[in-house]
Amino acid sequence: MVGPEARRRAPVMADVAKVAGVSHQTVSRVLNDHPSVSAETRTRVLSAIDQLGYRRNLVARALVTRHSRTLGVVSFDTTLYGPASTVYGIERAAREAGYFISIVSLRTIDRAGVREAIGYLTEQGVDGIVVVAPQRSAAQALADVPRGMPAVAVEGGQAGGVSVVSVDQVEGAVLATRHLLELGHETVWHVGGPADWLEAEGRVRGWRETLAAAGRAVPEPLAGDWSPRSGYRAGQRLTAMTGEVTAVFVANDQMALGVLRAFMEEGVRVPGQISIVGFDDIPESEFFSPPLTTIRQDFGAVGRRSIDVLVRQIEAGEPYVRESHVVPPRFVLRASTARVR
Amino acid sequence: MVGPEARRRAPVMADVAKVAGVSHQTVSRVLNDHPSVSAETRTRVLSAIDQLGYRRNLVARALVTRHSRTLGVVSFDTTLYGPASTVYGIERAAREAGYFISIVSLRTIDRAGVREAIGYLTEQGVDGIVVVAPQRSAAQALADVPRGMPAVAVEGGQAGGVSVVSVDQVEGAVLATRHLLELGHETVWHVGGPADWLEAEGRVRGWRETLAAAGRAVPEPLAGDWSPRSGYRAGQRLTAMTGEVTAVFVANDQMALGVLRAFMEEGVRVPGQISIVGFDDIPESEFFSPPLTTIRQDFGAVGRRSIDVLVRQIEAGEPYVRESHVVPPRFVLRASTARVR
DNA sequence: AGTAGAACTGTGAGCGTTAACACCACGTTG
DNA sequence: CAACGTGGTGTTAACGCTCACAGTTCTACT
Repeated sequence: MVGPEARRRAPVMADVAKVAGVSHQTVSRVLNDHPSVSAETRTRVLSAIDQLGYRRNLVARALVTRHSRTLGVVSFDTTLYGPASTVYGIERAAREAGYFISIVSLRTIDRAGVREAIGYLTEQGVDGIVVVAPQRSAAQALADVPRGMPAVAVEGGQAGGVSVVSVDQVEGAVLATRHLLELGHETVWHVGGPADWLEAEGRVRGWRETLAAAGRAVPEPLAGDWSPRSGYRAGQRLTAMTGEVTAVFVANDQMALGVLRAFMEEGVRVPGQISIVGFDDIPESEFFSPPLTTIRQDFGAVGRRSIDVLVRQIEAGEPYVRESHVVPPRFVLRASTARVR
Repeated sequence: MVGPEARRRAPVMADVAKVAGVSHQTVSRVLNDHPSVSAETRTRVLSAIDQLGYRRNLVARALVTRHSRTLGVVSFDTTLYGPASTVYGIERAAREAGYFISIVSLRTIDRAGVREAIGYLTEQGVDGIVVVAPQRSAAQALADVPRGMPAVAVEGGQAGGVSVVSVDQVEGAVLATRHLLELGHETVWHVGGPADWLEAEGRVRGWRETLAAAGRAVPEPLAGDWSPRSGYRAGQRLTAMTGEVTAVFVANDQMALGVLRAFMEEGVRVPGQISIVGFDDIPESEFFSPPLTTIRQDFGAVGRRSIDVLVRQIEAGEPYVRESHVVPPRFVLRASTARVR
């Protein structure tokens, strides 16, 4: 039917039009569900499309409509459970809203890197950008988003005048710390995340404020980098002060695992001698030894919410308002905490 | 300098050309590092670009060149450590090779879903597709990749006639099983992954063949679904047979964690009474109690290799050859295995 | 001196689609 | 019966870029 020579290029609208005996514009109308196409013409076009195996060219469409129906995502280390889950939530929500996702992952998240990523994405013609900006420097880079480009920051600060969606880190830390105090612990130690992460900062703040409000001593927090190994090292330092330490709030579950391991090696019983609360509720936490009491973050909800906000901005046109959404964390009681004797 | 009215739309090449006093074609040449542009013209154009804040429109460029420099990725549950790391590796390698990544994540991975995702990506004009196809059904869907569209399967089978990059699952299982036998265990039990996953299948095969080759009894494998919980349940069933069971090869680290937990609850000592080997080497494994002996998969290498293959296909043009790449797994000795007494 | 070639620059067409408008046939209305 | 709307369709012009080719100027060689 079609010569081997003509088969070369993928069919275009004009080819469909010829086969169906209509103009290319009518084909376009069928494809875009335009009302004024007769039923008979529509079926003729549809069968021509089918016969030719035609697929529309979204690049050409994007050029003329100035909308690519693609959203850009700038992220950092999508190997970690939190970012990975967030991006997953973003992708699902975006596709449900009829958008594609183009991802740029950064190795180091400095302002220049984020700016460059935003530049790439802009050239690529994305309709909006979501920046997963857990670090202070990344959040600042949001100021580099071109004027008129809808954008939303996830887990970021208030920087740049763009909308923000995040989990209430402070509240999570309050939940964790209060729980430990309610169990009768005199004070609570803290193993924190990297200083420049906003999440780490929020967790420190919630912990510190809760302690202060209860009139308790605020010990010097130990520094970690989210990795189990850094938690392990912090745990070793903590065991050196046994007796003194009876409760620890660890800024994420991976570090909590390291702490648990260090305690186990030193024969410190959890929760017998020391109670531990983590943060994130990764799938593994429930099966730690002992199962970890922790604070759950609903990353999926964060991803979905951010797409909600972004799509609303895109579809509203220019004069949008800045929104801030906070997803509440949830306390999850397991077996790593106990009443002090 | 520019009227408020004219500021509306982003500047295009013609605007830059006007400011620099050259033709749009010369601007294009500067942007594409074409050799024959005088140094003086180049700087004039560059400063005009700078002054206007011009960014090229890659959509228009893609329309005429027929290359979007975008690669499509079809994946499944990028929340899991393996897929997440693979996709991360893919993204990094792609960007290094000058390509963008457009991702479609599937919730359920059936042939129709993969086919639809490939369709989307094709319309979007990607230059090539990598399908992370760990399940049999996904691998089959590779047959639906349009003719002429470069594609590569990651962790998939030989289906569809496309190139494949994967970790040698069988070899990993052999390493694990052989290690346990060398420690003097009479036989090795197995907690496997979901039946339709090619990885699960490969691990079962390696385990079974090693046992058979050594002339040992091959126990009925227990079924899991990769989750810690399913490992936990398998662990409970295993404890019911203590005495009989002295060594277990678990198909991934998350399930191994569940097994460990079940054993701990029942007072089964690891590795005192039972030795355990996992698979994957997730970052947590080193800090399990006890630290888990496991098989490391280099997901990053798999991602990079797949982009290598894909980019080579794209840039070679039509008549490419099907390639198969196998990334070797690595045995990681920790403390969950011991010589049988 | 004349011509070839190199270096640089401009012109026009075209990529595949949608937007805007024009057109036609038909029925409905005053 | 003229005027008008309306459903259905075609024509033409963008969208912003690169490609192919056609100049133009200048240097170098015969």
